[in-house]
Amino acid sequence: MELFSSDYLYISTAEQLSQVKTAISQARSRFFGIDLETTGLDPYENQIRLIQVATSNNPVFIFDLFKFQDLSSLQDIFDNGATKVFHNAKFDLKFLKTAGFVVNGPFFDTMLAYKIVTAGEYKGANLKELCFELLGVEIEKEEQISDWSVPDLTESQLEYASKDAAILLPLQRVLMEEVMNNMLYQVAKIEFEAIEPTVEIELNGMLIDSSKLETLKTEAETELKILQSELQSEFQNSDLNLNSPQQVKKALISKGIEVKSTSKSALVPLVGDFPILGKILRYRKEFKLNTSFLSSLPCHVHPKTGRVHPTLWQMGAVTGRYSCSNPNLQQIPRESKVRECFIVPPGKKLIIADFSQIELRVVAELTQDKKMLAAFNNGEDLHSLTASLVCQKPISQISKEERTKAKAINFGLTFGMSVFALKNYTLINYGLEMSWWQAWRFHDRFFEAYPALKEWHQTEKEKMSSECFTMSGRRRKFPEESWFTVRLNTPVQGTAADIMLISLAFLFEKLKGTETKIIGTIHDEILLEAPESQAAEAANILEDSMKKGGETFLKSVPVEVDVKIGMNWGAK
DNA sequence: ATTTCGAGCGCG
DNA sequence: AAAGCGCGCTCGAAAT
Repeated sequence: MELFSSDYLYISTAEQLSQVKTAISQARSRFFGIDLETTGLDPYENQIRLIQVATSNNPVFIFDLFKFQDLSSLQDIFDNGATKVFHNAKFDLKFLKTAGFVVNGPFFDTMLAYKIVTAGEYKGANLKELCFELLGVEIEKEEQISDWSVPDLTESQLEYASKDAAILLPLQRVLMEEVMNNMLYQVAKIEFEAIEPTVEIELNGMLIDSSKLETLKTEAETELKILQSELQSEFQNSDLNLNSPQQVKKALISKGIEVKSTSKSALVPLVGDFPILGKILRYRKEFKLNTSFLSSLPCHVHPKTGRVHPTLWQMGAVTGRYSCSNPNLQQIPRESKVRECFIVPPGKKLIIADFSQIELRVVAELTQDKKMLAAFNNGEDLHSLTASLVCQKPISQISKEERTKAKAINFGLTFGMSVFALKNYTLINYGLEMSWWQAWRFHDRFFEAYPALKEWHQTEKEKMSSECFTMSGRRRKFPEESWFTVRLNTPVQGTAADIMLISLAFLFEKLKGTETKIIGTIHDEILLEAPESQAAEAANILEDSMKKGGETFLKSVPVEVDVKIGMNWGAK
């Protein structure tokens, strides 16, 4: 196995720096491989020790930031038109931005590129594995966790640092070739241009109202204690652990309530006969609320910024969506009492915008179903329309409940949900019972009402291929040719993800130079924090960016965005 | 004692 | 009888 090596030049004096600046400005390299070594993982707590820059036909330049008083003298490194190649650019850009550097794109991220090329194949994307798989080269990572704050770095540390930057150039070449050969250029561009907004969102974070959270937590705990003791006495078992599905199942059976599982979908249909099940469900809801959200959110408040800084993972989901963690803002309960805990500082406003029914619009665009297109173009409410079509009565006579059931149908049946699943889905998500005959009838009438959807399902069912694409050309591979529902869902969810990323890039550009910050994105929603005086203008920019993002792919249906300005995330 | 796994459930 | 897609977090139980 070939061991990768590289020459490097260690720069620690002003004199060396000025010489190297000339070399960099004359580098003519279209690509700069850039890597950092830092004293830790937190840009608000830790420092950059080294900046390594690899160009073609030069040794790797290693800048030791601990040896320079004034870091601004290093800014020139980034002031050029070269494509900046990083592995996980988000990490490095967060540090560079916090340290005051302005890094101009375009960017190429080898980690994201690898994920684009391999989406659906469930492969790790760390640098060592990429080098091995794509270049047949072994790199050592032992020094990665070494102490980067020592006064004088070892030869081995510098050697390691230089290799990590140097390897980015051949890696970029191979990955770019893969991207081009598979027509993944557009999606790569979308992902790379979303890096900066992602960096900004993570650095900005959100402000939370800790005292309000504390109040809610106390309330929840009181409620929880009451429910627990009531349940334990009803089961005549003071040791019963209500969080153990195993124990709960046993306890229920001993009371003559035969259940296969203790999941919500198994319990809800029986609540009418056994009120105790309702109590169990209420206990679980309160417990989840308390442990997953009320108790854990304050733990994520950063000591330096006083805000929570969730981690966003581009392509965290195989469809192209972000995933989010620490904390996962994508799963904060919708109840306004919880969302009201996400606030803005005095003098600021929170702007909330979400795409209206974006996935259904993508479905309409994909299938070109005449009725769907007409409904969207006439500004009709699609859920009411579906209700009217499946219930066979005029929209004006549709009840609230019928509309809600139609909503479930619109989401479920477009993605290949079975009749059984539809019935269950409606129950779990909307608390509405649907009889078998009703579910069947809705299913049949739905596809009669939207013939192009029926055709779409037919085509996808017969298709024999183990990959599918979004409108940006984003590819997802899957192991079975017969993954019908994945084939339906991925282009829809994935195209909506494409649209979100494009919108964020537009938005990021338009907000440059303003005091408005992007502070969150949740699938089809974007959150901004703006000075009060600029809120209205920022809301316009946000709406425009999202519409423009949507219009990249939606040509036959209008893109609609709901925008609200308020003081917290619970604002209606 | 520590890691892994599945159940359950929050969100879009 | 039949169980839409995409995630992350928390717990208890099983596995190591």
